[in-house]
Amino acid sequence: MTNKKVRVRFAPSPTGALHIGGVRTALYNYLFAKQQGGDMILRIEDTDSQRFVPGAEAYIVEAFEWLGIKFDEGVHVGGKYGPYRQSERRDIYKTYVDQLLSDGLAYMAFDTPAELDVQRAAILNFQYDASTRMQMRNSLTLSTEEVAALVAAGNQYVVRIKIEPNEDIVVNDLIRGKVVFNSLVLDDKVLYKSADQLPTYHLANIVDDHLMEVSHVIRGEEWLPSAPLHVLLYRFLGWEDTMPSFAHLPLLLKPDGNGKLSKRDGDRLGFPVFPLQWTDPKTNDISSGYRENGYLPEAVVNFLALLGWNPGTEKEIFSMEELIKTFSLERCSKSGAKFDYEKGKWFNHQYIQLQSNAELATLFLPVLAEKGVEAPFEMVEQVMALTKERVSFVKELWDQASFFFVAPTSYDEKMAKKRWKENSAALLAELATLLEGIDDFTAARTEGDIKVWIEAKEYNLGGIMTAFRLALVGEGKGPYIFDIIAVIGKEETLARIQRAIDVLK
RNA sequence: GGCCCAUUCGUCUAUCGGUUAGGACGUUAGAUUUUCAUUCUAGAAAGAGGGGUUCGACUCCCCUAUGGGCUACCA
Repeated sequence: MTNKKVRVRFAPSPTGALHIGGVRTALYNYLFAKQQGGDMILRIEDTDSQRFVPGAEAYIVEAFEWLGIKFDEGVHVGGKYGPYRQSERRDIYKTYVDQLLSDGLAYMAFDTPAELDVQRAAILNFQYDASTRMQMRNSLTLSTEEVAALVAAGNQYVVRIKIEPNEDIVVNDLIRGKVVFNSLVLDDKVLYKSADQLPTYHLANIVDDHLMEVSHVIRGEEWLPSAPLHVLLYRFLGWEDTMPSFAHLPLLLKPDGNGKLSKRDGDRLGFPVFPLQWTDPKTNDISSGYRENGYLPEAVVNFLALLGWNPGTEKEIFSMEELIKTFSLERCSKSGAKFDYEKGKWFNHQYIQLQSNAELATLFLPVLAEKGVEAPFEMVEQVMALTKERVSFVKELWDQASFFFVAPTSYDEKMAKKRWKENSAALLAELATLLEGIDDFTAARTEGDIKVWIEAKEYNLGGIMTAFRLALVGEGKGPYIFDIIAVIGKEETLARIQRAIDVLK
């Protein structure tokens, strides 16, 4: 290990919305980099022109902004190692493809996809490698003249890495330790396609990581099988001494059944798998997002951080700063984690409680506006103080708080049957008279006066309060009554009592 | 099929040879409350199986099973 600066990258392919598993990978990269005082790079891997989806890149940038994951370099912020979009680095890759070719470490192959299909159908477990390459149409089997003629005639070709069999290739993984692969099981992977003059992921990835001086490659476990190929590529290019360290993260699995969490699971199981809502530009299908579902970005970050990593203590609530301080690759788990949406809800509940009343009121204002309610900000703040501990999401606040803003127009039948007695109307009328005489309408004052009154008359506290609640709320729920009337005020309180008496008799 | 990775309560996990195997989510029961919710307390709940190594294995090794990933001119 050298003492070179820590530089990590998150390198998504712009093929659609950013998957929540990708978000976690990016988060771990970020936490690691920031802890080490290093840089975080956003590189767009758009080497597959077929799968490019417009808008995906902008979505990725917006998602990280929302989550509070900041990049030091990248497609959206620039930097000294650009361009950060692989489609803009064609010439760079070509240089190294040519180098591998002239060093005899790669070769040109002219087999068409159709011809390869024929081989795959004919030979069980066909693999383009040392055992089969001499039967194929490539620069190893064709003469120099034939190759030149084919190229001159406009035939498309690919460049394949030439892997020698029977060599053990060691991948040192920071999470898993030494993993050994025999080169026999590796195939001569395509590195470059003449058709679009772009490299495949493997070559582009190694060239970019090297040129961008990436020190640590932290990525999903699905890349572990191709890690030996990458090690070989570093070696073939002469860069093995500065090869980055690898860390392969466990995958996020479906909450039910089997397999890794996929884009489709979200709406099938009723929770988002994307940070932000995403509309597919081709089909117009909408996939829900954490942001639109009412999640606080801090909660999503905290939740994701603990899915595959733990601090070794019993602390569960972590700010981004605390995560940066505490995170370590050594404490990442090795096995996949089933995605537990219920726990995610709990995290959001915790973060709602951590918000100030003013912050929550600001978040709640749009919901109020949607319902056509206008209310003074201070009042909304007071309502937040009384209701926030009851909810996990901002939008649930409406269920808990609507009666503060809108008087009940009907009364819950069950509740009325149970709580509205023969004498309720008379008692509430008496209560109204009492309240009318109180000028200082604070909870402390009204509570004191009402309790004195009830005691003096030897009334039943519960009976009166539940009927009172029915009049105020319309059903049997909500915070302390005296807090409610302090917020809605004397006039409104009296109006609601009168209305209940009129309607329920 | 081949290669690789993994395996502790339903779920996320702690344990780095000696513990009553701990915590959290969820769940169950109680308590508190004028209601509902919150909150609080308590409970149920786990080392895949089989061999070793060792005075002693959840922990180390092997085998089996199971789960997962990869096996494209996708990343």
